[in-house]
Amino acid sequence: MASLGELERAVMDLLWASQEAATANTLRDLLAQDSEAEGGSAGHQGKDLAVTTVLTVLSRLEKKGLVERERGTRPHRYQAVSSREDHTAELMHEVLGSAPDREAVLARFIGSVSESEAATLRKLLGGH
Amino acid sequence: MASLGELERAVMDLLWASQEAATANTLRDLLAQDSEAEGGSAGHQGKDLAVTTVLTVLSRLEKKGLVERERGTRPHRYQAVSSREDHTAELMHEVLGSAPDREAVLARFIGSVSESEAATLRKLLGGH
DNA sequence: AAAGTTTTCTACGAATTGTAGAAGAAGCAG
DNA sequence: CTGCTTCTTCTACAATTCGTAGAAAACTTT
Repeated sequence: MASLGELERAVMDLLWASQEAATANTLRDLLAQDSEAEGGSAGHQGKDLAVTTVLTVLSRLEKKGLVERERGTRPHRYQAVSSREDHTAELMHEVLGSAPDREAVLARFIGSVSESEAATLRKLLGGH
Repeated sequence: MASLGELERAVMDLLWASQEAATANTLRDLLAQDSEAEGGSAGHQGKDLAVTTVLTVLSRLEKKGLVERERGTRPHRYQAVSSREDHTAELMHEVLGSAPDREAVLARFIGSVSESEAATLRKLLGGH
C-alpha cells in the first residue's frame, strides 16, 4: 500500500503546499483552480470535482496514514501527517530498505547525483 | 506504472538472484521451492503455479521494461534488464525526482542512515 | 422543526495483478 | 509428412485500487 493515484497525489500536493489544515471544500476549490491554470491546449482537462469525491480521497489518504483530520471542528479539517520532504525521504528509505545489499545501492545512487547535490551531501555528512 | 505485485516481485527476485537467463519452467520450479520452504505454520501457502501464469507475469515484466527475453532459443529465456541494485537506485531517483526541494529531502534521508552507511557515503563522495 | 451543510455509505467503471484454460505454433518421433 | 509433445500467445475472470459521485444520515443554524 505505497503509491498514490493521480488525484490522491494532487490532494497531497495541496496539503503539503499549505502548511495549514484545510477543509474538503477548500481543497475542491483549489483543485479546480489548479486544473484550470494547467497548461495550454491539450493538457488533461480541468475538473470540477464533487465534494464527496474529495472526501473519499481524503478518507483513503487518512487510512493510508498520510493525512490526519480534526474531527472536532465541524467542517473537518485535514492536514498532512508529515512534510513532503519527510515523506519522500521515508519513501526512499522504504525503497532502499527492501534491498539486501544496501551499500551497493547507495553507491549506484550516489553515482548519479548532480555535483551540487553531492556537495550538499558532503556537507551534511560532516567531516569524517 | 511503477510498482510490482507480489508475484512479479518474486519473479524479479529470482532473476536478480541468478545472474543467468532462465526459462519460465525453471522459474515456476524455483517459485514452488521458495514457497515450500517459506516459514512455519501460517505463512502464506505454498503455490504450485501453472507455467502460463509465470509466462503472463514475465510478459508483463517485459512490457514494464524490467525483463528481457531471448526469443531465438526455443524455450525462451528471460533475464533482468538491470541488476537489483541498479534498479533500486533508479527507483530512489524516481522517488526523489518528483520532489521540488531535492536537497531538503536528501537532508532528511541522510539524517536517518546508519553510521556505517554514512561512512560509506563519505567515501563514495570522495574528497573535496 | 425546516433548511442548509457536512459526513458517511454504497456503488460503479477503469486499470492492475494473480491466476490459468484454450488454442495456435514449433520442434521431434516415426 | 504426420502426429505427439512442448512452448507461446490469446483470452478471461476475480480481487484490489483509484477516480468519481449519488443517496442517505448526521449535525448546524435559524
